Amino acid sequence: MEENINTENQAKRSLNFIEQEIEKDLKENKNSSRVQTRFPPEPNGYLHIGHAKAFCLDFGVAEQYNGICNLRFDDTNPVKEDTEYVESIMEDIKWLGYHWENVYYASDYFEQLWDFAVRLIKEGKAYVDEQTSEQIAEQKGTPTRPGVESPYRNRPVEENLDLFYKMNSGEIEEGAMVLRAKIDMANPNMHFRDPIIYRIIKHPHHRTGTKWKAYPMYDFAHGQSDYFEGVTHSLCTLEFTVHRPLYDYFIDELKEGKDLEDNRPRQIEFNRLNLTYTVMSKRKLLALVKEGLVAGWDDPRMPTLCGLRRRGYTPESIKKFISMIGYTKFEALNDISMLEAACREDLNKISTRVSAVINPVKLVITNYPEGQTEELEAIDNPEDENSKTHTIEFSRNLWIEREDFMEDAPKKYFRMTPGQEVRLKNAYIVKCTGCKKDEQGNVVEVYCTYDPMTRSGMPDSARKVKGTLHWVSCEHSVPAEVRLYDRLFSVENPGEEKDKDFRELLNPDSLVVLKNCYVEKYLKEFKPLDHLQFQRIGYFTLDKDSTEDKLIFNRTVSLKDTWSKINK
RNA sequence: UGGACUAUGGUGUAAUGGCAGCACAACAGGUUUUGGUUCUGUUUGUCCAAGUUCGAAUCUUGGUAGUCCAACCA
Repeated sequence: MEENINTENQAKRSLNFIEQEIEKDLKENKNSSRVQTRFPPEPNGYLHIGHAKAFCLDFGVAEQYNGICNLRFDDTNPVKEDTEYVESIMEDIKWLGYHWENVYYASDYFEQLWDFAVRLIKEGKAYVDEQTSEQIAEQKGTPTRPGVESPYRNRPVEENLDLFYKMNSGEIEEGAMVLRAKIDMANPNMHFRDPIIYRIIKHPHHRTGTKWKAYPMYDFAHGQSDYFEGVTHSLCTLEFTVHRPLYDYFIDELKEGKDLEDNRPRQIEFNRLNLTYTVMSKRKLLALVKEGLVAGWDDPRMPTLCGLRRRGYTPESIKKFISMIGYTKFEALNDISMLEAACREDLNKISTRVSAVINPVKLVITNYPEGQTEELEAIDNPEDENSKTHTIEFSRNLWIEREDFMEDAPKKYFRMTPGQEVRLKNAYIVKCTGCKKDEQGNVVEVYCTYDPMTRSGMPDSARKVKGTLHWVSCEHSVPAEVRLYDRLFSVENPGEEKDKDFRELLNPDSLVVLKNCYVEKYLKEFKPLDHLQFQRIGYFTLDKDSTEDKLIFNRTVSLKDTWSKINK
């Protein structure tokens, strides 16, 4: 009995600190034991895997505690935002398999936020400041020195109201005035030193057009939006920890004691995702796209979700990775090999095994009749019990990997070398007899003889041979282009090199295009984003730019160390 | 003498006062018609110092180190 309980406990994943906090709140009947979260991206760029960490949590805990999760676009800065981003964000969330209860926009609340601001002005808790941003910054003080009060701080309420309306009517220039909350210029928390809550922006908004000229700042929009929607747990990354007192302050003001104290959203912070060799900053990713340093947001080297998708990463592998790294309050740097491992685990289960020769040399089977062709059977995926099979053509002239032949081979070399037997995958055992070289000494053809009794399935095929080679028939194969991707950045932690321009950290070899490749005909039947495993090379995905006569493959991830080991 | 937050193998994370475990990585071996997969094994850890306690990764105090905060960004 006791053992049963123990195994049950072990099988149950231990709760992360956020889930523990939520369960505590549920136990204390906070928010009537309701759980509601939100994923609040700003529509100013494409979602990357760091966002996936955030929304897997937002949608995940909502589902786990029978609550709901809304998608809310934090669109309070029209200069940077666009509907293109709104659409891509929704597409990427759906791709990961999550669904939102409602789609909201911070701009839905502009009216309510305005009224709240007006109320604060009337209560003497906000004022219009006409100083320049430099003056305001100067007065703010430093973390070690208290700030000083603005000369406009004690302006009469009527004047404040009049100017605030003018800020929104278009008659005041951008930058000429801001609305500030009157709190405490000496507070050790910088965010309490009379934070700016409204500024003038004349750039049209992607949803509200030119209706508004004064826009609320993040701190004056986010918490209130959570409160308006009935969010119970507002999960965000660690850098917002210092904002939390202000988040609570504005909600306190907004509530006016109308609600019970335990009926309010609560902000909980977790560590953001950092990946080795990867830049996650939206600003830098935007620069990569804008400056043409990558082909677009969905360039397969990008850490964006659409980039990973095009590269061949599956939603399952990304979710697996997110669950592997967990949520803590420690500023971690996650090794990209964990993401790759999660991806291999999934792709190994689902991808079709096919042959591709990416650095070809011709192999001639000298005792195989010229002009003869055989059809052989190849299993699609040995990891799948119910796997189908497909047909591959065999003939006298084959392409094999150049690396699979060596004239003077070391002892542990189990591939093709004169006098040694190897198996051709799904076909015959052959014995290498020699090679032909050009004047420079480069191998141009390799020769072997085959044993007709060793065809796969025949009795003699049970003979043990050390090496197995992949191959394609020259006559029956299809030319292809293969893109091998490496890390976009050459340093392990590009985020740490703060004094350097991130462009200098780019890896010039991050994309290698191999044009002289051959793949089996079967691959013509595949569609973009189908998952393939090239025998002994890695996992690949057919690119969206492929055409009927030009197949392009993106390497999703290498087989576990194989390719680099073989080519050492 | 600013404040807030954090510290467990190489990396990421469990253990919530009671045998420091898992994953990734690395290494060694078995199976294998992929040098893949799979299976087995090995190596490596509680930042430091005091205290409380029968017992401390966990609680207390003091150090040390790191992250964040001085945008009319979010």
